[in-house]
Amino acid sequence: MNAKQVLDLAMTAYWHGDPADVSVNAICQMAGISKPSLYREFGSEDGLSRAALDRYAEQVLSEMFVILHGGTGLRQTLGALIDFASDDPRMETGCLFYKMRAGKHRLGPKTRARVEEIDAAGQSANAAFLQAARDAGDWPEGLSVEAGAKYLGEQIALAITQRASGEDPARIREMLTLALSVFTRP
Amino acid sequence: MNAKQVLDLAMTAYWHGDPADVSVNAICQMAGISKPSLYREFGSEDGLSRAALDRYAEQVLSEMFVILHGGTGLRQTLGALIDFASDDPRMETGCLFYKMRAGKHRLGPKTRARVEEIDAAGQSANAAFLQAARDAGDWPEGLSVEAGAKYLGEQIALAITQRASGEDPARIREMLTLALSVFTRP
DNA sequence: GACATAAAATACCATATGGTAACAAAATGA
DNA sequence: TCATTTTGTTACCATATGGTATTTTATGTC
Repeated sequence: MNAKQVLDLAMTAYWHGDPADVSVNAICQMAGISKPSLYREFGSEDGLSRAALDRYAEQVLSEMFVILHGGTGLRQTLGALIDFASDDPRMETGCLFYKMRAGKHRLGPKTRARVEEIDAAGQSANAAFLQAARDAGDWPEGLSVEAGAKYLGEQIALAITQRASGEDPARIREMLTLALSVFTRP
Repeated sequence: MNAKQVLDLAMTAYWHGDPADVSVNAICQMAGISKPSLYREFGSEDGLSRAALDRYAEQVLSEMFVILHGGTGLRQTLGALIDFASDDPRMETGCLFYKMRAGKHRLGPKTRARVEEIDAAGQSANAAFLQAARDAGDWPEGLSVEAGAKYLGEQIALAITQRASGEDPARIREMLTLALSVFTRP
């Protein structure tokens, strides 16, 4: 089993379960490699989890950025985000990034730094998206773009986190649609 | 230090930090008692955390139920909930119940059962409150009471969880107000 | 004071964690 | 072919966890 396979396995393990509950030992066992092998490849648990997060970001998180940068208008982009969060099968077990962010204090310094970077990037992407909508005149009164960006991000995080806890996707969609309806008020 | 003092200390420790990161050893050390003493009083870690949650429920969570059962109308009750979640100093370090619910899988069976009981009770209280508003004619079209109840609960949980992560209360209030504005649409 | 009894503390157990030193095997260079 | 470097494994370390058997300390009773 080569390094990338191990990384994929670790990413999936962190992603499917709770990152804090997946030990280095367990990953070695699953991968069928020894601990020193893993440590020579990734340096530390922090290094491994950071690498797993990086891989996750470029492999699945990127899709969310694509949606946001699509530039297909407020309603359409919000709809795509709702679809992704509520029904994309990849989000069935939640999102590794949100899981790590929720348990930030348990992460090593490198992984935590990456989480914060991604968080900031997500917020910027949200803000850019909403700013474009505002520039197009499609915006409710009395709401700052920054607050809206954070709100949008948190609502999506909430929806995906609920997916991980087995909530009914239809119900999640209903709630997320309700939450995001504030952007498209008549 | 008597049993109730120990329980208060444990509750506060669980509440202030992350329940999963507070060990039995740490509680004994803080309380200045020995481990067997604690085990004689509470049986197990599960027993202790359940007792702490019970105490928390009757001591602070009850306040939320009081607000919900106030019967002071939709807007006013929502305002009180927003005040409580955004600005009550007791919620500055988050809510023990929400913290435990977020890490449900780490809890012992008794504590987990209590968490689920409280969760169900909260949802019922939300539903009863919203049903009353609906009966009073104050209700947006096309939204079921059940979905609204769950939505309301999740939004408050989100707001209080953000308090725990040090978010600016004014920003939290802004977002929670935005989220709950769906109930009072013109 | 002597003795039985309840309470508390010390010291321990099994287990799991992240991490590493010592060592064997295989590939790689000359 | 031999030396060297890389790769991997076994076996271990220090630490922390939840939980307990055993011993000490206090307490009440005769």
